[in-house]
Amino acid sequence: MEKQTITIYDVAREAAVSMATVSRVVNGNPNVKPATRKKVLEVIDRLDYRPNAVARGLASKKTTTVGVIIPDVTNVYFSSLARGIDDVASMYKYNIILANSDGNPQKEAQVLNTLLAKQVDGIIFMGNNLTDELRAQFTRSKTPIVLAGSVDAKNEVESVHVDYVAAVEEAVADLINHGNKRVAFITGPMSDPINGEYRLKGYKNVLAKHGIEYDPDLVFETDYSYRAGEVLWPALASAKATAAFVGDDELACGVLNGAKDAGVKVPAEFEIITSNNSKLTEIVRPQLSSITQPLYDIGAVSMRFLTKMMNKEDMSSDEKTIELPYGYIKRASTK
Amino acid sequence: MEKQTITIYDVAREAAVSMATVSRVVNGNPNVKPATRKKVLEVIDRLDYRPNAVARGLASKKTTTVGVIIPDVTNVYFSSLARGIDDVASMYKYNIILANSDGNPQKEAQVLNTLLAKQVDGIIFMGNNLTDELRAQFTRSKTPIVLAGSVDAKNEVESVHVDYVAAVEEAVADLINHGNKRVAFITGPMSDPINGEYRLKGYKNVLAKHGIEYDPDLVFETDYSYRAGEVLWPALASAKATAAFVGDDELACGVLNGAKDAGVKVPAEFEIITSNNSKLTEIVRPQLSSITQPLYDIGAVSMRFLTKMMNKEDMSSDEKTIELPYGYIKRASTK
DNA sequence: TTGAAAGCGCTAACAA
DNA sequence: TTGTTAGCGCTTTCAA
Repeated sequence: MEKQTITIYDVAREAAVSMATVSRVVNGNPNVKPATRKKVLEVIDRLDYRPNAVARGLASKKTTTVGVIIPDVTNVYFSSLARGIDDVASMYKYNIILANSDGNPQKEAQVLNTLLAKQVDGIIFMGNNLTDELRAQFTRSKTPIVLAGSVDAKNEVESVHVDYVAAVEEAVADLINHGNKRVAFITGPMSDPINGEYRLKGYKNVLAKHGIEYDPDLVFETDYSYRAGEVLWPALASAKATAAFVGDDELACGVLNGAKDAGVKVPAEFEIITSNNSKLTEIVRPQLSSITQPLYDIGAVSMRFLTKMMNKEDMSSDEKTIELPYGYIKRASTK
Repeated sequence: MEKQTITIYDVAREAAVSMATVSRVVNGNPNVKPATRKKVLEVIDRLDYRPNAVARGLASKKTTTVGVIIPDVTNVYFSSLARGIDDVASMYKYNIILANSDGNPQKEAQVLNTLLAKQVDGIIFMGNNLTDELRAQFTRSKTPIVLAGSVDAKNEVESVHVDYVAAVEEAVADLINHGNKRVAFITGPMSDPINGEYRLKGYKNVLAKHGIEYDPDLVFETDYSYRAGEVLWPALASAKATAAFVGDDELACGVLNGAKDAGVKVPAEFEIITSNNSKLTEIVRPQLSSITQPLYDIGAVSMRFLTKMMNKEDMSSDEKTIELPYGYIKRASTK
């Protein structure tokens, strides 16, 4: 395959300089006489020369590409993060190799391997559950890694996300202040520490603070899907829930529509607060009140964080985990 | 950065063979005595050797990575395609470098350049409008390229998508058969040939077939956003439209909610058909009738197509453009 | 079946 | 300021 024909050597010959000099002007090395630089640039332009990044990568041991492991691009939560990542990546002249893992530990491990084989300069990992094995692989490899919008329960790997505990506390407190004594807690798999650890803790915290006893019957562990929420109403009704905190927007839309279809008035008879403030929250009626997370920024900050690690910048002032501020937006699904 | 420490040379020494032999077993070359292979494999395992893909790429002139240019990962239409692409890519041992372009010709050209510099084996392009300049760059480069869910108005670049003309014809015919004489045509930028050329043609075709005169006042060119649709109702009302074909789901949700908020009964007083059958169509009420496009498959087929081109497989039986079947699903937004 | 050796296109000392 | 010269880690003839 005769893809790349002209090399740095051709340019050197044409410009009557050494390849070292060509390399210098290509890399913006100041130690080149302006006249020489001009001449070389002219030849580069004429020959339409384009440096071979693979050769460069081999010689310099830097590929200017980072690996991004994502459960599913199709999920807005993650694609928002990914967009933030890509934007600051290209700002710093990096490209991203994106790989879907479906949150499957086996795929994650396998993908990590090929990413390392491709000599990526760094890795951003998104995933619901960081297994011990993967964490071990991460620490073993010398490649810098940052978790975006994901947490490491053992807090060994750097990560950026919001304070899930506090966010849930605020949301549920709001619900309780509206007079709800029985607030349901609806999330995806508890194996994800964001749910099983942080959010649940926040939920229990507020309950305790308001002297309400924790009732496991009000905790609903499902998967992150519209359908799962839609069929939940009967269970919610029999648990006598009058409000719900929901950990995912699609799920929340399902809960909302399921309730509405059953003739329940939202928010008069049932209040809902969701978690990601995606477009969905504004498209359904009533629009959903939601915790807001700066997803794009989480991705962006993760990537920025990674560049620091890759450049071995001074990071003494940085914490291992960066917490970005969450917010709350009241819409029509709460009183 | 001491990322990769052990090389093929270390393995060779440890196994007391030449690096050529190690290379052979790594690459599954059959010309290796089973005993030798076993010995080498054992050393590879013990040393935890992982072939350096960059060096391999330089020597073999193959990187097993393909570039994917996408307007915005955050958009479900494109992320669905991307998911299909990545799945079959990994099936064929390729990785994808994903780059967002925002459909901006300048970014597209720039991204294409860095992709080529990185020696990708192929490129998949998604974009609303293939400029002449970009098409020229595509044809000039020797790298195989296919357009996914996008079209080349001049039909010079290979692509896979559905038959937009026929899809719109079917949708609008349905609306007309319900007695609608004034069907609005609402899409994104007409600069996208999918809208300005194919869909519009389909729209005009059915109108003509049913003896209805084409009225430019019924054509609404907006951008692909919920908000754009939401504010459209007054204009639709004054154009006396009683139904609408919409080219994008978010846009359609906006139109729907805008109409509902104005007290219009859907579908009794106004019918809507949208185009992408994304989750949104099932989340809004009434649920939206929609043309269905096999987005995931379009991505998957594009990638498969690309692998054929990259392997220089015999493609004499393949057309330059592959059309996948579209469908139609009736929901509650039409009579 | 195996090995020797010449690159792949570039960076990075080191000299000059 | 510029050039020479080793590599970077692997694939791939060509011989043996």
